[in-house]
Amino acid sequence: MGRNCRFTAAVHVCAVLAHHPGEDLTSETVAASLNTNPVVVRRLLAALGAAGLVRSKRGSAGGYRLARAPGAIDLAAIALAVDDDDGPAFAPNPPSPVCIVGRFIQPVLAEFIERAETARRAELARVTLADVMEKLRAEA
Amino acid sequence: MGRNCRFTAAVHVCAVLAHHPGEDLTSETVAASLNTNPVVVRRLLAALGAAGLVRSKRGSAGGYRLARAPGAIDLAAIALAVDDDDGPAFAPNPPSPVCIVGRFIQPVLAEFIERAETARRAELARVTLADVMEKLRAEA
DNA sequence: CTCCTTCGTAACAGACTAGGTTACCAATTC
DNA sequence: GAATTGGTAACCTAGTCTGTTACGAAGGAG
Repeated sequence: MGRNCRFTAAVHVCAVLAHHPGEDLTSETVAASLNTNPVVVRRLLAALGAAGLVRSKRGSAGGYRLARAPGAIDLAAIALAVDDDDGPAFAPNPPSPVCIVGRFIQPVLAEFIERAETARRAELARVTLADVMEKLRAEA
Repeated sequence: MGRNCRFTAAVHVCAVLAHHPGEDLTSETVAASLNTNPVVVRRLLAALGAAGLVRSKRGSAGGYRLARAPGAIDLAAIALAVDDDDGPAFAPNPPSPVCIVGRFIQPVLAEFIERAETARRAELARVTLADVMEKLRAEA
């Protein structure tokens, strides 16, 4: 499965919550829209909660709701909450330090990759959950 | 392993070839710098060759060399050659079409994600293999 | 106060991915 | 023709992720 898998699922979860403002939705309700298991949704919501994007309430009549207005939640925040960003990934084996290439390729590449990832995040930050909801309603 | 793994390895391979201009390097030589198996390197080089970035020669005294000057190879081309880009990845299970969110979230998100990936690729396209080699030599 | 609902999380099974390895054929040079 | 090297298939292994079950913690309903 691709790397955006958790991210797209997390946005889906947030969109479901945004579609029912002021209500507490159970993980089972959200899981029905995702067509998956409630525990999978709870795992996503735990990450979103740790990032301060959603609030949860336990017990009877409990559930999840957005912690902020949809216009104050951008896609970069969701991606940051869900995709544990460990920086650029290199091969499991460290390169041979004998050659100049092997010795310095990783930090050099890491800088260029980080620059590209920053550009990607900036583009995601331009889109809020409210924008997503607007596009969703335009499609329907 | 992260998604950039094949990409970083491919850039490493190209950098090794660029460090020995006019020579044909065997997969075993390149693999020594990567500290991995020759077959893994050959798989990477096969993808790079299909994209027209490297040329191979079989038989005795055969090997690989860059097909263009390092200044004419940018990181976006390497990423495109190696990372089979299947577009945004969604959850294995299709969302429930009962709700508006589940029915239209995927195409809406795909557009926003594609915009972000385009920004990332554009940043990678600004860096050529010659830039990488220059930075490498500056570090040494 | 007790029970029921729901979140929070650990633990485990299954599918899938990717790297590593071996093996063998094709092509090229000497 | 023999040796070398790329090209590629087949398989093994390790790691990751989803899905599932299970159980404890928290909070409301009666």
